Amino acid sequence: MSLATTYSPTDVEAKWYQRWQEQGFFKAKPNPKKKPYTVVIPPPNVTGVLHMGHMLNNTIQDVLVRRARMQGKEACWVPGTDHASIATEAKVVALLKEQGINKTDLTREQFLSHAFEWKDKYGGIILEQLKQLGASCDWDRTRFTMEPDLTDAVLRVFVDLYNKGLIYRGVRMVNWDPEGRTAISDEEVIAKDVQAKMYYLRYEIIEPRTQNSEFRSLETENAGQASEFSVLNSKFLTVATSRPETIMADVAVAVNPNDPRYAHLAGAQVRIPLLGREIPVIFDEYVSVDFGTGALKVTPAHDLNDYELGVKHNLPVIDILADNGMLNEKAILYVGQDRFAARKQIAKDLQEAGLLEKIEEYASIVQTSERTKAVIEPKLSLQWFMKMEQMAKPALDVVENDTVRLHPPKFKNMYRAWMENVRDWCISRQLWWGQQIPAYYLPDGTFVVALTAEDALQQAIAQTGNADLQLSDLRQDEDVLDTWFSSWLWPISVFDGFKDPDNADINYFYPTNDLVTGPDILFFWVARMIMAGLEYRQEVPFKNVYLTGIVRDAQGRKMSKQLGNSPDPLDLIAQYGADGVRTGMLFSAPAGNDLLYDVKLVEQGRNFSNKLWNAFRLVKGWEADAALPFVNEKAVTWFNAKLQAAIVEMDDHFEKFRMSDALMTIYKLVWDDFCAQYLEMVKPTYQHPIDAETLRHTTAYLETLLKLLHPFMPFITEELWHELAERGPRDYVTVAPWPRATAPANSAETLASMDKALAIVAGIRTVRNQKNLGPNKPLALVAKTDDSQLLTDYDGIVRKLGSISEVSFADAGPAASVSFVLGGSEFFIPLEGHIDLDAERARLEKELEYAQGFRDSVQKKLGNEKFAQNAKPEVLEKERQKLADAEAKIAALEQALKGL
RNA sequence: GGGGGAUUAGCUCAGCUGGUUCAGAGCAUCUGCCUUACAAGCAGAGGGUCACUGGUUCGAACCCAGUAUCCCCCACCA
Repeated sequence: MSLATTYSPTDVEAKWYQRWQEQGFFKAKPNPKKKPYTVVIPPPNVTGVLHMGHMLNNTIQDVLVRRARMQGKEACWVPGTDHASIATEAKVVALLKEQGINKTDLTREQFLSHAFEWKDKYGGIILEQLKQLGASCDWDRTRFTMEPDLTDAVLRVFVDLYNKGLIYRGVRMVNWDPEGRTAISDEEVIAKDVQAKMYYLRYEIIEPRTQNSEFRSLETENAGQASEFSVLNSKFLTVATSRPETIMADVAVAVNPNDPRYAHLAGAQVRIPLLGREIPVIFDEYVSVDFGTGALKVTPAHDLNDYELGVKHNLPVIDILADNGMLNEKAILYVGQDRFAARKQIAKDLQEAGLLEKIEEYASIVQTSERTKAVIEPKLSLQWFMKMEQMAKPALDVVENDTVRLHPPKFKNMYRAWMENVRDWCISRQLWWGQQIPAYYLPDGTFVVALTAEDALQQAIAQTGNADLQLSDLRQDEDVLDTWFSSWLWPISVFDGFKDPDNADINYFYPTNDLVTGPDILFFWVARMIMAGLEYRQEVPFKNVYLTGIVRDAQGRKMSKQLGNSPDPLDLIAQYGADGVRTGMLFSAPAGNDLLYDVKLVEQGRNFSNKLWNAFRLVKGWEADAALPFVNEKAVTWFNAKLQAAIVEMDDHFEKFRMSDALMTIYKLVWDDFCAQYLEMVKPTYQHPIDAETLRHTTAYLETLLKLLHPFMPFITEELWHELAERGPRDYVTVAPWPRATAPANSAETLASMDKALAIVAGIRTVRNQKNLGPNKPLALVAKTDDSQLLTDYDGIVRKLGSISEVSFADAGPAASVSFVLGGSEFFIPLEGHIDLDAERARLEKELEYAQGFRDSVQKKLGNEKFAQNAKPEVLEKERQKLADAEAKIAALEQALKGL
């Protein structure tokens, strides 16, 4: 035989992927005779490269899609990429900077042409990488969230929601990313724990109502300076803040009206330290008496609560921060300095001016940008928002009532909490890479919203009554829309469901079936897709959401470039084969659980490929001889029973989205039952032919196993499918029918009997191990049993697997023999010269003792009257059976001991 | 601060409605084997107070309460 002893995947994988494409197996089109099965890919960033998270996610999708295809469904997996506005724009800006070009020096058009250049160069690399993984996407359907058709969808939806009153423009406190210089949504903000400092600043009191007040601020920690402070404290109001650089934007100091320490300050003014501006002391219940000093500086431009306080008390807003996080001219002091530099400097200056009472360490949180990692500044700004409440309600209902099922279901809680507290979505971004907002401003300052500039002009004319308005009089909004404002339409827009809502594709493929994604974008994306689906199709976008975990390293750390603990997926594929990597990832990845990646997993996957390869090699090498009788009926019947049970089990696992368990089922069936047991049972002696009937069954079994494995290991199964037999031009395992479980007659008996026979074999092998006899030394077996039929039926198997040369029955074992007990039967292996009687006796006594203890406990249980009264009849019956078995075993063991 | 989840073998995890699937799986470990498909392998073995403390029950890994530890999500006390 010329086949190599190890499987080498590289050439095989390239070959089959190409042939699948040539055959068009992944192409899907509406077919009324078949049920659709649709998955839309979570579109990766267009300029991204494949990482381990993608590998896991896309492997799962491919397993689902390939199985559905084999089940005869019209399987449609739509691939594509996301323009990822803020991330991509940041990349392009950085790249241009390297070339000495500043974004600010470019026009919008110039910048976009650079961006598209970048996109054309790197865009879609990730899709090519997915092919190496084996992803069976319909590549003809590849979409890009910023391509014309999808942009059209975005604009239509924007206009529609605006007309429905669900989109509005307004001044609100938003999350400002000074790095990306754009507003971002609440969901894009990550809270981070930090060790910050609390600065206690002295605001000079200008008009205290009573002169000789006895109020004191908080005790100072520094006793040595206490006397000095007590004087000062009578003239100053101490305010605690973590952001001293914002004092230039202060418009008041607030205290609680019920705080006796500050009651006398009614009507007072205080002076902002260093700056000197006078601001009022205001009273509001909002202020906590027991936090800080009980006095709060009010800075409406740079804090949401302060903003609300400001509105309530009719205070002005002074915004001292520029878009890039530097202090602007309104700050008067520290203009042009970054806010963090200014903070250091002002602390120093305050200290020198004697206006800084103390600095305390303070555990706090800062809000950071998910994309740029920059510290977020709350900023009052004019943005576009989408009202969420109205859409959230039905989107919550469909998850609550399981129209959309989350796997695992624990995510339902998370989903509910978010949907019940959803806030309006800030959808405008001060970027260029994205869909420009279709709002057009008129010379009079009003605006219209329309799909095209021409429509806008018509509207503007109608609105103003000014027929002389020209296109050039309109100015389109500079901002673009949040990336998620295109992604949320993905399951509809990829089938052109907005432009052409009644087309054949959308009618057939929508709603999709399963969505596979990470829980980190449950709100960003999944929830919003559900909203869009219900709003625009009156139907959920998918029925199941499979939430993967995060891929971590073996120590449980997140994979990151800094740590260098993330393997290159393509290297892994080259080294272990795509099949090995796919199975490796799935071995240990229950839904919702993080995957602790270890190279051992992909090794195990590769080893499994190799095991399968060698099983094939063995079968392929057999020569059939039609003249030989069929001697393997027991083995054949047994394996069929195993196989059918495994199919049922796999289907059940798939039904419940337990992918790892489904894989483990077929893994054990192949490795343990097929290779370790079945093939060993039927294997002919070396260079001897096999009977035709056995070969026929074995080949058929192997084919079925290849089908069951194919979703997990598409490449090797296709290779072996074609190696195993001559195939017709369209006969590929990729499109072979998924095996349907049948229920073989007497399956339970078949399995139970073989278990008993294999237990005898295991007993023999244990003796071989204990006595250090090789695996092939022929031994005799003597049985003392009431069930001689079993041994007669399975005679061939016991002889073959146990290397037993003769089997006989007797009432007592030969003197010099080793024995073992199974159930009520005793088995002896005569072994002259290998017997240590004392050791044998000790071993049997130990076993006897255990059996007696077991019997006693069962007896006790059965003797308990309450148990007898309350337990279900079948439970009682089982207990009685346990007792009988134990007693039989005890009797056999006692016999064995006597015989020694 | 609010909410959710977890804790079972060295590791990663199953264990559905309380009782033979009840203490499991894979990997790892140990022992012996290069036995003509496979050493990327074969045969066998060991390993757990089911986090802790109580309770309910004839019976608890499973139900209840409390404790501890860990993880996740949400959150505007300066």
